[in-house]
Amino acid sequence: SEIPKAYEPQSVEDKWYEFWQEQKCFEADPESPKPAYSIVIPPPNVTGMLHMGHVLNNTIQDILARKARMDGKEVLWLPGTDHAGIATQAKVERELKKNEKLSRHDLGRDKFLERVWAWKEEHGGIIIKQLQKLGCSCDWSRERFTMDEEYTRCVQRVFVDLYKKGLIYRGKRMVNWCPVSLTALSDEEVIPKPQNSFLYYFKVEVAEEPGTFLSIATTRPETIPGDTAIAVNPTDERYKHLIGKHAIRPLPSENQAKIPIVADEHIDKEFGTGVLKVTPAHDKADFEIGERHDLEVIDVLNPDGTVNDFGGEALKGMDRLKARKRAAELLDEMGVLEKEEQYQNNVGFSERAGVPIEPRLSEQWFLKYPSVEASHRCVTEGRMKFYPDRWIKTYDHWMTGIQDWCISRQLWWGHQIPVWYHKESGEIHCDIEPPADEENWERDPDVLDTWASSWLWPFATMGWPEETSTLKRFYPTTDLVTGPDIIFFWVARMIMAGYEYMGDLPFQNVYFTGIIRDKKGRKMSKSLGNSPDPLDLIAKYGADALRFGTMRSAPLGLDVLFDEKDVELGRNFCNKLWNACRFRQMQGGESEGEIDPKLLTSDDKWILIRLGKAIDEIDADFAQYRFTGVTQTLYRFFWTEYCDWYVESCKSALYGNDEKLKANKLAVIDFILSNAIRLFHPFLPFISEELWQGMGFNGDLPEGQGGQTIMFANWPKAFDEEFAAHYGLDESDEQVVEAKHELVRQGRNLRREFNVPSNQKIPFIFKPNAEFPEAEAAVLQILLNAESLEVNPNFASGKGYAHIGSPLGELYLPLEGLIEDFAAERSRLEKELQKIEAEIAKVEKKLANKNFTERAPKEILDEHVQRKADWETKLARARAAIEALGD
RNA sequence: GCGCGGUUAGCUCAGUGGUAGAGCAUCACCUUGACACGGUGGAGGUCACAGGUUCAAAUCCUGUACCGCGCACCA
Repeated sequence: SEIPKAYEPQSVEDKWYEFWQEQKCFEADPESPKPAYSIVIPPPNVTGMLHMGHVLNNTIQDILARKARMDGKEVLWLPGTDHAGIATQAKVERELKKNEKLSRHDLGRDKFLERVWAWKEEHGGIIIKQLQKLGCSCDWSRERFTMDEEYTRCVQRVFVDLYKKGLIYRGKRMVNWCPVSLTALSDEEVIPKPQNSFLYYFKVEVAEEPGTFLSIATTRPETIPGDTAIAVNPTDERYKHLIGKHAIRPLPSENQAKIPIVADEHIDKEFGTGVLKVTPAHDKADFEIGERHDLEVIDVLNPDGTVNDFGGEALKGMDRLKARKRAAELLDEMGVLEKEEQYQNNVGFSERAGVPIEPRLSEQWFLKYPSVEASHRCVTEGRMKFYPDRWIKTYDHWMTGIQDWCISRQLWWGHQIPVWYHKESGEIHCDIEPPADEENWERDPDVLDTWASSWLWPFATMGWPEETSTLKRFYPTTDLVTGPDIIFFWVARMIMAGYEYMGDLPFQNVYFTGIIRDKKGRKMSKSLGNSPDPLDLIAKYGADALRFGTMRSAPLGLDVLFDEKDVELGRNFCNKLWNACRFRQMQGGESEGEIDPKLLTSDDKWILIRLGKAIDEIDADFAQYRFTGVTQTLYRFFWTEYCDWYVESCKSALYGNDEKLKANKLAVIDFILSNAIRLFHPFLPFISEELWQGMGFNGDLPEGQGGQTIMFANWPKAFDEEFAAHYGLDESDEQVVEAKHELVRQGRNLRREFNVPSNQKIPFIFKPNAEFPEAEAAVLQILLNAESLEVNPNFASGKGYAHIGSPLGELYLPLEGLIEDFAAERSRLEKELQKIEAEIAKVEKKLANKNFTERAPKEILDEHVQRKADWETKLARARAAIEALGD
């Protein structure tokens, strides 16, 4: 045979991907009469590399897209990349520093942006190529980038619109400041982490009462120079009398100002000493206290986190962490440091730079979210579906307490804010176009948060604001597949933008994937080195294997513990599929076409029924996005039911002389394979196409299904009554074959128990309960690997036979020459006897329960009665077997 | 403090009221005319714990423990 024994994905995958692209199989036609199905890709960072999270996410999308095509939908899977402001800028800055020892300021804004664009040109295509390797069937002719010219205009248009609606405003407020990236961040970009730090207790003297001291606990002594008040709870009896008086601030030592002691409800009497130092410039809560009491704001830090002049001579220029230690030392030297204790608190870290953020007062642009009500309700009221639905609660919670969004970033890479300030009057010009006398104006240097562009993704990629045919046809999109970690960053904001600008929700269903972890449950990260490179895995096992293995271990809504073993399983499965088809090819003969219902054996009927049930299960699981369920069904149906049972049962006919029967078997096999391969296609696009073409299924099939590529082949139909009637299928066929399987299993078990090697052919005798066709006997013989199978309805067992029973009849194994140790055999059978007796006792107990027999449904009752009868039959046989053993 | 998950075979996980399942790992036998990336058979679970509902609970209810996550607080 020229077909290789093992499937070699490397020689197959690229070939078909090119074929699909040449045939324009991925391109969506808005003019098509088919019903529409659409997904927009969560755009990966333009300079990113494919990781396991992408594999999971995009495999799911590809499965949905391919399934929809086979369901006869016109599919648009719209791809693209995100400019990823901070991440990309930081990457280029790092390279610049490493290679040329330059900062972005050395280059200047324009030159630096040129460098970023060059970087984007060089690296931007990598992740796209990687997605193609994975088999993603995106419409690449529509690929978008969040900083394309048209996209940029959309972003600006939205900014201007929201500004004019009064929803975007500029203000000096407390923001999260990243002292490394030197930009403001949104609340969502701040990750709280528990930190081991110190709680410093120091005392301040009350100005009006020399000798009276207040003890204060703080984790940040370096901000003492920025303290402009001391606050206590108004109901705190310990300090009530001091309210309205003043305290002497110890730092900076050259400026020990008198600061007021104020009363504020915010202070927790139980915490520390119940006295709070108020630093309005460096803490959000303190800032609010400051507003309530009209306090001065003294910022003691530079943007990069070092102490400025206000911090005093002793601390000036130091980094905030160094200054913290030094400030404590200064307090100690002054004799006012009472104690320091170990303390664990949560500190907000910059998601990107990984350093503690600094709450900082600064002038920023803010957005009051639009269309909040509609966006909130469409999810809680179920118009938009979440899978799994528990994320509704998280969404609901966030939408309820929603805060204005700080959208300006002090970066260069991004959408520069379309606002100009008049150099003389300070007047504001907010428009897509710069003002006519541009030289008299200065443009706002800030850019927008990346998410303030990607929240427009579902419609800005489809040509909005023009009413394009694409937009009309494919918006709202059908499904969104993403991680729950960006439910606020992206999903919620897209919903709001969708309602505000399209008047409708942007997608109908949201599927939230789990997070991919390593097999020890740790998050995958570069620093841990536990993140396998998907491209390596594809090279080693094939993309189909990676897809199948990943999907098989990715349950809906739970994290995925990734193990390379899963990919190995995927590869093994592809190989099984390959060899099953190879076996068919080796039988020769073109597809024999029509199945003749009259020639169907019980096994044929059984596998047809099992196929129908598998399709039913798969359809039901797809409807609920239960992909693991689908993979399990596919695995079970194909490997266990088709390969292990059906194909084996066929061998007697295929190696026999009845040409008609043989041809009919091949017709059944072809039918099953053509259906199975189609069922596999969404998961295993490459091998399924290879086999579809290789087996000749792309021509006209008897059931009238086919096509140039499997991509547009009809999705298999679950069997209906008409089908069952045509082939004469009914439940009893299934039961008979399952009884046969049970008989075979027990027969094989007998072999094993008498230590008959697997390859040794031995004779069996079968005593059927009813008429037993010769063809059935041949199947039984081959499944048992028997030398011969004597069918004898009148067989009278004497001594020297082991036997087992089944509803079909009894199977005897002559023991002559097989048994070495009769005593051991007897004791084995006696043990078996005890087991059976225990089972009978169990069933009897149940049947003796009056409540049970009166109240259980009839079917359940019958089942138990039947079970008892079965066990009793077994008992009788086991006893007879012991008899038969003789002495 | 509030909320959401999870706890089933050595491991990873299916299983939403009716005889506990799969894959991997393991043990035994087998390179038998698709496949050793394979075949056959076996061993291995008081379904975290305690109550409750029910004729019947891994499954429904209440509570507890442990693990993970999110939000709030965080001087």
